[in-house]
Amino acid sequence: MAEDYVELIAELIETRGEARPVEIAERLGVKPPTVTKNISRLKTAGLVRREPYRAIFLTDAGQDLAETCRRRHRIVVAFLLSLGIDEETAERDAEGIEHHVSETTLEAFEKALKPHRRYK
Amino acid sequence: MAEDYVELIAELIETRGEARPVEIAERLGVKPPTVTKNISRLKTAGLVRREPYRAIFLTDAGQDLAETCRRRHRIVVAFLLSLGIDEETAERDAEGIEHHVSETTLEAFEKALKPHRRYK
DNA sequence: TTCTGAAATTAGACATGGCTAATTTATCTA
DNA sequence: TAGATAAATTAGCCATGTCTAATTTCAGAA
Ligand SMILES: [Mn+2]
Ligand SMILES: [Mn+2]
Ligand SMILES: [Mn+2]
Ligand SMILES: [Mn+2]
Repeated sequence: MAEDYVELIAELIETRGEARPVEIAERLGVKPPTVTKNISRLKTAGLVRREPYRAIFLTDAGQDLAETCRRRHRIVVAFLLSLGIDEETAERDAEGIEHHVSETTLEAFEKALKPHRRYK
Repeated sequence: MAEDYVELIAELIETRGEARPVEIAERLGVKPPTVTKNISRLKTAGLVRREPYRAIFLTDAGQDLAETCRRRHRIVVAFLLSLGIDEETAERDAEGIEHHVSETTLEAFEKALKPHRRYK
């Protein structure tokens, strides 16, 4: 859970300027109260900083985790695309797969990808 | 959850002759009461047939699901191995990845695998 | 500057999947 | 065949993640 949240929060801050619960809820396909509860767990976990009714920020730890997750996400998607899988399926499958890929496997994906040079 | 259980039950029946909670618990790394509870859920779901204190059997639906899962598992592991990943990592990662791989992606894995002909 | 509508939170419920401690059952051995 | 022991179950707890309904807060329009 934490991984998808920090990943999305980082992306929202980058593209929207700020991360708001309502947006997070839409993107993750859950309801706002779920987001509120989960954000408060992320805060307890030291990944997020925020005051009630305000936008959400990542702590340094949160930013590190977000970076790690976004890299994994990028690599997994790129790898699936390189196998000829359509974008929608690649995105959907990657969203689950990314949480189960060890660094070893990730490196193997990167390596298999290198010849193509078609990712970020 | 159901997928890992039926997959394992099928395997135990095949290799051990029967599937027992104590064995399932060991293999899945959980405690026996957890297995009891989950098996009863599988029974409710119509995947498993059994009487208390006896071995566990798969219903037809359970066998179908097990077959589907075992195929996916096989393909994912074979695919990871074909990328040069070591067996232990391949097994571990596949155990998670298998639950997030669409049929489309699975077929892409199979296709990428074909030239090698190194899987069951 | 006040008010109103959207956003956010709180409260409380539910499902899933894990645990320990205590108890029951089945089986194997003496 | 009677116990002892290992397996299984029950009871009850906890954490996670989801929801709906009700309430509170904030910010922009009047
Ligand atoms: Mn994800
Ligand atoms: Mn992702
Ligand atoms: Mn699995
Ligand atoms: Mn498996």
